[in-house]
Amino acid sequence: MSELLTRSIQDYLKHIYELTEHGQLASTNDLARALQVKPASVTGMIQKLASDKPALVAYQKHQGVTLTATGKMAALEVIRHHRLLETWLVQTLGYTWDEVHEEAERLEHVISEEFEARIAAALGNPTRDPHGELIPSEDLTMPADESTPLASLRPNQAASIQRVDAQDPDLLRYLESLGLTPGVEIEVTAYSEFDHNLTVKVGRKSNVLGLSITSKIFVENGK
Amino acid sequence: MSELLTRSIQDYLKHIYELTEHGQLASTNDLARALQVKPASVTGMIQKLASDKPALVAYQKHQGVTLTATGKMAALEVIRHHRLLETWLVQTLGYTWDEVHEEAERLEHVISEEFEARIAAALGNPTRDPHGELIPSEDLTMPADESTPLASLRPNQAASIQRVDAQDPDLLRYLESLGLTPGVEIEVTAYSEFDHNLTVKVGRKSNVLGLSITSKIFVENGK
DNA sequence: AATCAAAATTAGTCTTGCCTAAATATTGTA
DNA sequence: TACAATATTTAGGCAAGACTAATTTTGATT
Repeated sequence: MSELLTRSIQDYLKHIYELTEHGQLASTNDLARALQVKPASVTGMIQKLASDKPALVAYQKHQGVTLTATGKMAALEVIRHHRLLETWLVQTLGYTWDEVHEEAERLEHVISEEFEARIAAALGNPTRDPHGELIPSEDLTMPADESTPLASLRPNQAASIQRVDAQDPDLLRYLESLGLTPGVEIEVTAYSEFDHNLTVKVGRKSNVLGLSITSKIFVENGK
Repeated sequence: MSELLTRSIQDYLKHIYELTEHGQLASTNDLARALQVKPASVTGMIQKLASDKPALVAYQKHQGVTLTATGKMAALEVIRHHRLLETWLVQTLGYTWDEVHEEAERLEHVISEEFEARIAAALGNPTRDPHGELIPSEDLTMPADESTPLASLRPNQAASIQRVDAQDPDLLRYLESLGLTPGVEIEVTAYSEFDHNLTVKVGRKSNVLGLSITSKIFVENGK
């Protein structure tokens, strides 16, 4: 019984990982929103995962959940699958970064370890996916992320884009049209303290970006 | 409701297609064996598929089932996925023909039409998979198969192997070790009418093959 | 401390797809 | 033509994972 991670369980673990990545507890409501499911369903599943042996999540009523070590490994496995698949869809089948999420979402649950190993090798064991997200290593360790949100930069600070934390195809296409993709060098030239808009220079063009965008772009090596 | 073909339904349709490919009716028992499920479960599913609107199977109690036009399209779609996937696993990820079945079996249910189109294009729209099985065309037509079982050949008849109707990895590796793979030219040099063994020459080697093997190898262009 | 809204949980249902056991139908053979 | 063997169907259940409605807990505010 302890060895069967259903698709549904894998999805729960993946989203709990993402919601607790920085030490928080994941709330029932947040999980319900992420999983597109009603809160009551989340409570039910959470309780099952907590009472599994070995437990996959640690849970106290009304307090939220986190992953156990076992649950975290399982989550990282799914995330590794997802990010390798995205990378591979882009590199070998010509998908664009706005098209890969949904496909990877379905494939991530069904590929074998053999398949994972083969695409990882074929891609040269990449460490980031097409959005710049870090790919958990083969031993299921998540590499450290040094980046900060673009939103935290202020005028005269320069940086390079590391990753874009978004899946919405429309948003991704918009960002691409502005040249805001991983690896690109940018510089902040203005900040509006009322709406938190940033003016960001990419190459010779500048754009004013709202917080809902600047909080999803992560940069590094600012100066 | 009529648009949701679950994994389980796809498997039923695929196996019904295979069991009825040459005009037969598929029996409850045969289906149960193919699907690794109890006969009672087959009856239940069959009845549901027959009463769907539009019906996916045609069914009369105690008589067995066949596919309706709708069911046949759905089955061919799954089979096209499977065979394209097998081809692509072999050609781009270095899988061998004995390793692909299981992986394709899981992937076939989750890939998008977009994905199907991309791998078909990347492979140059192949018409046969690594076992030589015909791949349904994009418009869901199964090409005509002209081949006959190797078992039907007699001494002094030569032919070329078109396809091998087997998934068992051990058997596939064995056949490969004998050089009995699609495209290979063979010649029958002896027949034993009691056990139906055939002696088959491949290149400069000969092997005696039993009916359980010769009935799974299909050849063409005998003379 | 009392109140109240938001968040979470419980209780009870539903659907899908499988199972076993028991009943019934069909078939082949004597 | 009848009976045994085989096939099929019915009946009743179970597990997963979702839902709705009702209830409880929490915690923020007075």
